[in-house]
Amino acid sequence: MAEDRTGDRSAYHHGDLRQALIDAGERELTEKGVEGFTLRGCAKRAGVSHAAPAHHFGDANGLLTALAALGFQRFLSCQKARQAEAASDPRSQLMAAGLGYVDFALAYPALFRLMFASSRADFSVAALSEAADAAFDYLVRGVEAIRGRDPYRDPVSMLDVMGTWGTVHGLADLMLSGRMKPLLAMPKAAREAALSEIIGRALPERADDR
Amino acid sequence: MAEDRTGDRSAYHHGDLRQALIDAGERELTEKGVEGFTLRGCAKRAGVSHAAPAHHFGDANGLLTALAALGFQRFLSCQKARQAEAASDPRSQLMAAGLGYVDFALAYPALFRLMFASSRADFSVAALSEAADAAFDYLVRGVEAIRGRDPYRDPVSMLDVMGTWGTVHGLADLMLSGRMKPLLAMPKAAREAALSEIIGRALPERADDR
DNA sequence: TCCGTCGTCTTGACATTGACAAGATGGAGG
DNA sequence: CCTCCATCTTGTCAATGTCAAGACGACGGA
Repeated sequence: MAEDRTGDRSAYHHGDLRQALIDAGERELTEKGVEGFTLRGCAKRAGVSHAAPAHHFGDANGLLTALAALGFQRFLSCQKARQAEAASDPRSQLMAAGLGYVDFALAYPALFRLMFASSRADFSVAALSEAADAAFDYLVRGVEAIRGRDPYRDPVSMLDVMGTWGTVHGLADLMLSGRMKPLLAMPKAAREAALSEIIGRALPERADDR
Repeated sequence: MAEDRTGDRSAYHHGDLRQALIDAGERELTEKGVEGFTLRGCAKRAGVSHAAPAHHFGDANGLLTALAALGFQRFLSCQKARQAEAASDPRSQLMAAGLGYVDFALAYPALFRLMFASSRADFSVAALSEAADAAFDYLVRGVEAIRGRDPYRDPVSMLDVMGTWGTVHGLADLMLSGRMKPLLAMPKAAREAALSEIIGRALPERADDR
């Protein structure tokens, strides 16, 4: 193992080809989308031979799986970034997470598609399943903070999780597809207000007072 | 033009290769998904040479575009099938359409992905854009029936359209992905009740009484 | 009835891609 | 200094999408 060294090691023994391929892979993904993604394109971007990626990721889906795992981490960051600017009450926090969810989808559409609508990322790989589970858990805890009950133990609260997730995910997915033109055409402030209004209907209220 | 004739015309001049390729394409799509779809595979299923499809659909995306258009028609059929079994009041009808939306996604997952999460279907083709617009229109009219206002002219009602669509779409998409395990694990009746509960929160109420 | 036209379908070819095998390179540890 | 072996390269093959050229045969006109 060559440890992490950033300098270009010229020619053989790149130094940190794994990370370089992930960076190249994300550019490839951003520019060509999941469906236009090629392993050889990534290798070219990283300046290595076409077969080099195999030694680090096995096959093309292996690299995509690593990218999806990275995506889930960034996904959570987007949610937390919104929450940092929001009021601290549980409901405002969950609402902010929802807006962050949409932020992520619009900022990284190809990554979003890879994570939620592709069969190429392999969720049986621990790094990915754990990242995805962490994102789900974060939502569950957000609902728990409002409901006061652990959704894993309280089926009614788990339905709130499903409802919140479904609503936010659907809005994000359709906006990313260019559908939802009325929403996309709005200026930012109005769009956020509209999203908040819609998401708010899906969020649970305080305790059991629904 | 050979008109429509169903008998096998043996060898050259298939008779209705276009339709045969659409049927073959749907099988290919069902078995391999959008990402595993190959034009040559479709040709083989239809019993013609690998280049035959080009004369009817141009390229691979052309066939996928035709399949997506067909998908949107079936999509509407699924919604109407549910509505035929539901109460006739506008709210029950829109709710039923939502359940039909989910039915479609679960029954034809590859088609759903092609229609909503792929860049391979070309929405600039009239046959597809019209089919997609018809499906959107159907939703708009469903909301209109509840609100009493034309969402195309009333922005507030259009937000109801977005909310309803987003919620139903998100639930369908996530269930199709195998996420939403708590929902998927439920027996059918309970699942439908849960879906109805969630969708109900997104649907508009009678007139302006929100 | 015969023949030419044109849409339909086939064969053949080529570039691209994913994947595999075998070999070259050079850092690390003995 | 020398060997090991992970890393990376080159070479190759099958599969695929697409294009070009030609074979086929239904149709309409003479």
